Amino acid sequence: MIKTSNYHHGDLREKILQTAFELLDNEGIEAVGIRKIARLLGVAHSAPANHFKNKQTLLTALATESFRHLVSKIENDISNEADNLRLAIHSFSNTILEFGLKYPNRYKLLWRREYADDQDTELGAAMDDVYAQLTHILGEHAKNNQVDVESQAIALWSLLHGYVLLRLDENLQEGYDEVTGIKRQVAIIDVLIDGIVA
Amino acid sequence: MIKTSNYHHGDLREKILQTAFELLDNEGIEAVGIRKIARLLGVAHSAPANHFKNKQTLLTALATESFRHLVSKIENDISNEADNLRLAIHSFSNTILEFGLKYPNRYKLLWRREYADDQDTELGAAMDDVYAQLTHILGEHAKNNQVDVESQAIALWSLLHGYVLLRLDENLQEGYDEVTGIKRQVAIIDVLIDGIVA
DNA sequence: ACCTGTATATTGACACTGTCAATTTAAACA
DNA sequence: TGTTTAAATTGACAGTGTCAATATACAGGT
Repeated sequence: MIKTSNYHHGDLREKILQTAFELLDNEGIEAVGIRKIARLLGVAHSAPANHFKNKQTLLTALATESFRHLVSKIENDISNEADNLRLAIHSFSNTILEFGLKYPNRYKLLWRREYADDQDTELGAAMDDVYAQLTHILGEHAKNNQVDVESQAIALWSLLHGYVLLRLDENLQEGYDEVTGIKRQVAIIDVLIDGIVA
Repeated sequence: MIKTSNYHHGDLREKILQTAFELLDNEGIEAVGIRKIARLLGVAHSAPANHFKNKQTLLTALATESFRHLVSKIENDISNEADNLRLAIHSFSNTILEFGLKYPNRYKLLWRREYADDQDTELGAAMDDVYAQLTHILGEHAKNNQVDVESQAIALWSLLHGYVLLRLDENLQEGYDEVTGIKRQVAIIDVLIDGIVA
């Protein structure tokens, strides 16, 4: 089908999201701009306004979709190791690390409240799903032990989040544990697990 | 002394930094703007250009000063607990946490390379000082044990960095360990220490 | 086929932003 | 006193997000 006019573009909303993701991945959060996207799509500077009320709405859509992507990855990867605590923690951690290192700017967008609308219920629900997975994993193990699972969950979450962001902001480089020879990103999780299963 | 004219303001550079810190602390990194600062100081929109080549230069100055502030806090606080590993780790951690929670936007600025100029040597040196303190603390202890101190250092650093950022971005709230009753931010460090001293 | 309502795209304006170039002013120095 | 130099001013340019008014095209009912 040949496009005869730009009016009623048809799938402009989808094209906007696609271009926005490309800008986000290739040039960073700040590079995602309404007018720039419109220009790239050969459409008037105000055309996107029909589909996204403002910039925040657009970024919220990007964040929500990214969260859902991440949650489904976690759910898939964990399914095989659900019965072994150590393996389950490593699986969860691996999924987060892989996602963060593969999509640096999506990962940053996920957790920076200044960009997305934190009142958005869909976004909030997708965020909660990540944390729910985490407490579920740890909860299975700690039923008998007299420990607060929340502290362990927050410790692991903080460790992963911090490591990913330090890597993404290039405050830290890829590396290997000098003694065991395993990847640093795995080694630091082992340090924490020793504290959990001890 | 009464100011007779705005030409050769005298301490404009200092005033700019001061106003920039106020904007940073009260309204966030994005709120720090050349023209806005000039307007607040009652000076022409291009006056700051004589003292800071561009916005990045200004933000780099803010980051460098903040780093030095943090480093000196760490050095002061650690001096009393240098001989006990557990206490030393808690002291270091406490300093980072306190700084981050007290100056959220300064903390964010410190680690986000997209704002400050990461080629700046003064900034780089101040950053390295933080990490040097950390490895020094852990290095004292691990001399005998067959472990890679770097992995422990990065684990602790990641944990602290992640926790602070989760708190600052309001992805996490202040809380207490349900079992021990101590502050969550202390409890998660204990989880990790159990893995280190085990 | 025709009118009408609605969704969508366009144009134009407004107030911002950072950065640059040309100019003016004041102080410092010889 | 005259000249150089540092520091502030003005003006312009290309961008940005957002809003209001307008134009276009499609869908549904008559």
